[in-house]
Amino acid sequence: MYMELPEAKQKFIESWGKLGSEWGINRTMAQVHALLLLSPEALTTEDIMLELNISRGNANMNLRDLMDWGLIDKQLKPGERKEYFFADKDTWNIARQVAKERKRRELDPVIKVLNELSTIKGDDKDPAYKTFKKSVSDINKLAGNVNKTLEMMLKAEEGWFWKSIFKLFK
Amino acid sequence: MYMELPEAKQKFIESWGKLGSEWGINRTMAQVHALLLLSPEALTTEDIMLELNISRGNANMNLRDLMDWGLIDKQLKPGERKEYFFADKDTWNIARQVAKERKRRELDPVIKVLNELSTIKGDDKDPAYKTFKKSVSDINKLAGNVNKTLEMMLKAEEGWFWKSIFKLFK
DNA sequence: TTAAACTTCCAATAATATTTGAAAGTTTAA
DNA sequence: TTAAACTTTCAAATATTATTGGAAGTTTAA
Repeated sequence: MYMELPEAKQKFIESWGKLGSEWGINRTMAQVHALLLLSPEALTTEDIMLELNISRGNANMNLRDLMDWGLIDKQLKPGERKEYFFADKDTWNIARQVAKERKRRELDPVIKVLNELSTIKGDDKDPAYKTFKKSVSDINKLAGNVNKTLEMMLKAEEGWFWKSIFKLFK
Repeated sequence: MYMELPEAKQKFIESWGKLGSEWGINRTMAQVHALLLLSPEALTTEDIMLELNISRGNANMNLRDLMDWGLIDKQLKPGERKEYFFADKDTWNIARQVAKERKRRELDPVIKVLNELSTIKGDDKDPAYKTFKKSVSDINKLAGNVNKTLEMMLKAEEGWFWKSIFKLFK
């Protein structure tokens, strides 16, 4: 299969956007990220609007979100007012940042609820209660383990064990 | 904080649904799953419609999807026509099934595209080409590693190394 | 200061995803 | 067979989420 660079770029941006949306991340946000990942130099809001055919408001909003996620940064060029945006291109950092944000926004609140639900009292002879308790406690345990692992991964390069595991991925 | 079982159930179902939707899984599907996780006996479509206040069509569709995902099964009681649904309550199986489905539906197609994009030829002096190539190849590498790990996890209990890692999570 | 050059906000609009409900389809006991 | 008891389908309605574009807000060079 033969493909030119612009077509290939297009395809990458499209795929990244699709993957993002399947994982609960705004499609356009993922596309802006993809565009910046492929760009050798930092781009202005204008550039991004043009390349992706989106409005100024939309571009701005998604750039802001990407900065909140820690996936891109802005650069100021001396003598210019415009802001130039560029992406961190280290895949391991990208994975870490995404894991960090999602943990904070999604896993942490769920763990809080699960802990609350673990305290419910009831009649141990009631099957509904027994099943409830068992399911909540099992899921709580799994969530707790996932959480611990993520924390270790985020605290990063500490400890020979996880360090050596994670190195395999980079 | 004091809570009765029915309220706690409600809260669990709500949280599970929210988590699902944040991860690109239909909210109602996650809620049906939650309901079945908490239920000691298998439930009929009717039960589920009533408990979650959803239509017959919706209940049916999500039950079918959950079966496709391998998260629930149906049971036929002798002498009855109705179908009774119940969830696999082993958290490790749940995690495995979800990982399996998402890998198949999302990761595999992305890897295919990335491999295609890796073959693009261009001028090594062109910065746009160099950045494209580097980003695609880095992401390809990460995706490949994630893929390998998932495959190992799905092939399951083989090999002392991963077996011992995974046991920590169960 | 001021005004040009930008960025951000936000209400209206558009696009997407989910849900409903009734009709069509299927299965089985008699 | 038939008809009652179910399940499945799908077009229309609803709900949710994303996008636009213009107005308001900021910043900075002069």
